[in-house]
Amino acid sequence: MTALDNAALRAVATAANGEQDRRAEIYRSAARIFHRKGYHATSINDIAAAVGLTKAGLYYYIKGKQDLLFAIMGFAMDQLDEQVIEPARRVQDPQARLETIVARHARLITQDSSALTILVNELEGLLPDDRADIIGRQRDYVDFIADTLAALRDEGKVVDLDPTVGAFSLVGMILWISRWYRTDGRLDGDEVVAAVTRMAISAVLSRGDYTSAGNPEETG
Amino acid sequence: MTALDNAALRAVATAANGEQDRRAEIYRSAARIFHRKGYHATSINDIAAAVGLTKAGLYYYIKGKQDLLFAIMGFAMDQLDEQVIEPARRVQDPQARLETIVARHARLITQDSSALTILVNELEGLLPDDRADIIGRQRDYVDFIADTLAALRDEGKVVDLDPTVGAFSLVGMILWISRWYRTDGRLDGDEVVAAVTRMAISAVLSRGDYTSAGNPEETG
DNA sequence: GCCAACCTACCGGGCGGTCGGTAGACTACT
DNA sequence: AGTAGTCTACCGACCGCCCGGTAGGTTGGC
Repeated sequence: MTALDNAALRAVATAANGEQDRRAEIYRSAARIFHRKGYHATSINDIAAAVGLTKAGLYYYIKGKQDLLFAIMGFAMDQLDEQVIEPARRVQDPQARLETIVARHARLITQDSSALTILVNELEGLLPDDRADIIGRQRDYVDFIADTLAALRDEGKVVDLDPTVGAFSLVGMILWISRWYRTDGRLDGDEVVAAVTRMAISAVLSRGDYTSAGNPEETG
Repeated sequence: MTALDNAALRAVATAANGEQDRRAEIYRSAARIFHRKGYHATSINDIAAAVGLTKAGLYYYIKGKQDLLFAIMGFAMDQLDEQVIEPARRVQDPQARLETIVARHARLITQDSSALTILVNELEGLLPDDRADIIGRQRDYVDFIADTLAALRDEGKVVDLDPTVGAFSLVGMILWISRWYRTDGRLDGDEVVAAVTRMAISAVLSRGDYTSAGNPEETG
């Protein structure tokens, strides 16, 4: 549960350690509550109460509700960059790179999905400039996956798959984990990560013997 | 854009046709605005203005904001039942049934994603009883897909895939379409539906020659 | 004259955010 | 040692605004 410590460390490189801890706790709590209730349904009072402050006291640490949201999403994006994209960039083989992307992204979500889920669900709560910033970084991520799929296609391992559609579909599969995965569920985090990774790879690799089993095009 | 006509038809089986049309327009507008801005960020005034009424005038047609949301989600669930689940139930072969489910659900989303997207994104805006109702129906849908995957496994077409994880992953892939598909984009709706359906089937069918290309388990 | 289909005006309340304070730890100077 | 000053870390009270919702009309077609 120390997921947001780095965010605060990055946000404030000035003051003493006590303030660091307090601010980190605020970001962490806010992420958890935004995740559970949604950004607009969460009041500043909710967050203040969760960290044992009054609303006015909370404002000593934060600039406003929207800044809080932007900081959380920026942290999530940083996490994605550092834990998923950068490690994957160092993997040359396209299939292994794709496995790295999916497995690492999925693992982040099973570990702590709050910030990463807010990142995709609360975009419209941001100011236009902030939103453009986050959307740009998200697009870079999807492009990175699409490029990897294109490389797989150039290797002949993939036929008839649009890289962009493929990238979006894999991302959808991964992000959805945060909606159904429960820490206390039947499968543990590693099992879920392995299962989803296997599905993702299987989804993009070509099967020579694939044929449709029926015609789903008939309309009702 | 007549997606919500049936909702109003079902909701009010009483009055004249003029009222029907007006109410249908309200539900349709509300769905579109909830979809674009989110439920909590949408005010009753926004909806009233969109249909050319004042707030008080709107209340002649609706009972309240939460009822509006529940009606929209109920309509989306009805759509899913009628356009996806019922047709798929009549398909015996498991692979063909899965193709039917994915293709039909994906097509609904490419045609009009408003209500179906609200259905999954705004659950916490509902009253507890309403939420339990919707969640139950959603669970039935996932179970239906999981049962189909289990049948595929019994046929030997699928190995090593947990039906529940598989069902959730496919649903995630499908629902995510509403986030990236644009009517005026590079691919048209049918192409997107075909591409996603092919990926979905490929994701769950076993490949005898599948091996991991690398080890994504190394941690950073 | 009646009723469906609206409107204007208003209500209580909660929201994000701010203001003016202040307890207490710590420092500086005598 | 005493005390005046300073700064961090808060709090109670308040602001203006907008929200969902309502009361009590008004109007136009039958």
